[in-house]
Amino acid sequence: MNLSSRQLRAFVALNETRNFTRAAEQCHLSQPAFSALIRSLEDGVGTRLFDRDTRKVQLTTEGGLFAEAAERLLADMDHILEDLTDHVERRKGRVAVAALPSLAAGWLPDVFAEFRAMYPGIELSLHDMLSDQCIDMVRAGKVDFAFAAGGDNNPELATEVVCADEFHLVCRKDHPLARLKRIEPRQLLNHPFVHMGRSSSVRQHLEAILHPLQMNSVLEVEHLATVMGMVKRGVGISVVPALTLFHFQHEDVVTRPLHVSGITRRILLVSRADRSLSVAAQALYDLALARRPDGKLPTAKRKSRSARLQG
Amino acid sequence: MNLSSRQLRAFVALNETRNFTRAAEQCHLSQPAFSALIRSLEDGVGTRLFDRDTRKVQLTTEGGLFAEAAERLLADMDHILEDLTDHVERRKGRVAVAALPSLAAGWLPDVFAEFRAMYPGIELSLHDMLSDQCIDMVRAGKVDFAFAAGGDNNPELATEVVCADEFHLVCRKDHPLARLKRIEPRQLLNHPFVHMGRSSSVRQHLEAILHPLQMNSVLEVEHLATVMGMVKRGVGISVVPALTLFHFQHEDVVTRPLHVSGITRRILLVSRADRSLSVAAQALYDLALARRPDGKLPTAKRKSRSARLQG
DNA sequence: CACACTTACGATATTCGTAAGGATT
DNA sequence: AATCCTTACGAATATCGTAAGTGTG
Repeated sequence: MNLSSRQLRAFVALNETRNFTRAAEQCHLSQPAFSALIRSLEDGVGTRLFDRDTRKVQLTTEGGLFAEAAERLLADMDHILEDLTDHVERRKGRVAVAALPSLAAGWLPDVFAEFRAMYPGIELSLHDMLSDQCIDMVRAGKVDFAFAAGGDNNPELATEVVCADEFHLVCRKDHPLARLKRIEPRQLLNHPFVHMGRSSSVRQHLEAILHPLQMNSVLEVEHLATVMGMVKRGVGISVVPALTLFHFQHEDVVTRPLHVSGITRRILLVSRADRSLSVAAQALYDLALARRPDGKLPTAKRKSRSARLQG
Repeated sequence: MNLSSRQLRAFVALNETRNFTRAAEQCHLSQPAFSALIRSLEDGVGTRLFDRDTRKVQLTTEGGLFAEAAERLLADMDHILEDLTDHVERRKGRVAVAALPSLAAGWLPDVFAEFRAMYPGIELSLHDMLSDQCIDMVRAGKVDFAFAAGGDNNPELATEVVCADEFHLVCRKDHPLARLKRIEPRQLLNHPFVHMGRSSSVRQHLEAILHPLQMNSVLEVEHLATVMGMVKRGVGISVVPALTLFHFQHEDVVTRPLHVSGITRRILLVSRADRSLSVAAQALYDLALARRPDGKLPTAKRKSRSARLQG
């Protein structure tokens, strides 16, 4: 048989009021329609649940059995629906993301802060790690999506370009290159250079630009903060993406756009192609896109997660 | 919102099979109708519960939340409906009745035995007590109905005549009255007489017959078995209703119909007028009527419980 | 005769199955 | 080409509210 929550609600209302007219109002139904609803329930279970005449409405023996159970059932149902609605309306939930360390430290805090203010009930989890690890987290389902610098050539993954992160020279303000407004890669030759480790996405993108050139490498470090320390002290110069420039805000250090034709580090939102994002994750995803850094053109997309969700 | 058990069943079926076509069969629906049912559920809760394309069907994050709850809810619902159905189909239940001691010992055992054989899952409870106490038990709701010898003048109660219980003389076979086939009340005069206590319904009905006569009372006892003992030993004679004659089956004792115009002890089924009987109680009620002793005419009814239940 | 539940009935909504459509392998 | 979900659509069914009916105090 079919048992609907409307029937349960009608039953409970009638059991509380013991009056068809008032119970009908409570259910936003005309009294005859309510009467029919109770009758349909009784037909469904195969027995009268209420004894009724014009003067009195009361449970039958079988109605009494049903009453306890029905109230529990209805409370359960309401609880479940309420919990689900809380998720749908973003009062509850959990989003796990992975992000490149530079994004995690520089741009994401703004996004996360705004997100937390909008949806204080949603738990956030951030894994700051290198791009390849970020993508592995997505593929393994450990995170809902990732901010990475690649992954757009894997059919398992859906990607969307967040921004094009262009490269900048960083050096001391008294360095000869600091006088130039715009700088070309070959001008970096012979100046002592501080590199990031080869596993970092910054370094990997730099190779595409600087590989043909004979660099004067003096040091290779793991963290951008260390690069900053070295540059500030005049150990060397370096080249970093725009989104990491917040590390280099200091009076002794200047930054200059690097004039490179077409080669940029593209920041991507990477998620699994085979499953939709949770409501909470989608909200963070959309907010991140809405607050994308002003890194120029979004260029060509593969599968837009936002577009897909419209379907 | 409205949430039906059909939607829950569809959800669970789809989650188990992960295939619309097979889940639709399982729900006895065409596949498009099943699809619409899932969609109506998703519309109701306000979010997609399954990610699906032509190749794969799997839960969304929100669907996963719903799945655990839905299975519990459905199991609960099935359990409740099954329990109720067990009662409706008389596999479970409980009936409490009150009955006059004479009926409880003589006729009811047959009815109860047959009832237990038909409905072994239904618990029975029998209170053997005097007629007025039986009726009080009905009014107090302590029993479902009673077999009594009165109560047909109370508007709270619905009564139905089971049988007319006619009076018989009991005496030793060597008693002078034993030779007669039929006996009139005045012939009892002067023979030593063993009475039941004044609170018994047998005695109360006898008063109506014998009050004008000067009886030769030698003894007043509480129980019919004691009356039997006294009669068998020749202490006296007595007059008892037909339904109690099983007490007097002995080679030394004879029973003779008493010729009384119109005065009988009517045995009534007494129940509350304001509420229906439980399915189980109704079954016993109906069986009792079907197996009524052959005590002549059912005479005039007030409210027939059987008739009322048709409504 | 006033109150409260039921029945009657026409209008509106839902739900169904068949058939066609679209996407994926 | 085969599989599988969705859309389209006319038919059957269910549900609604208004209005009339019934029974009780």
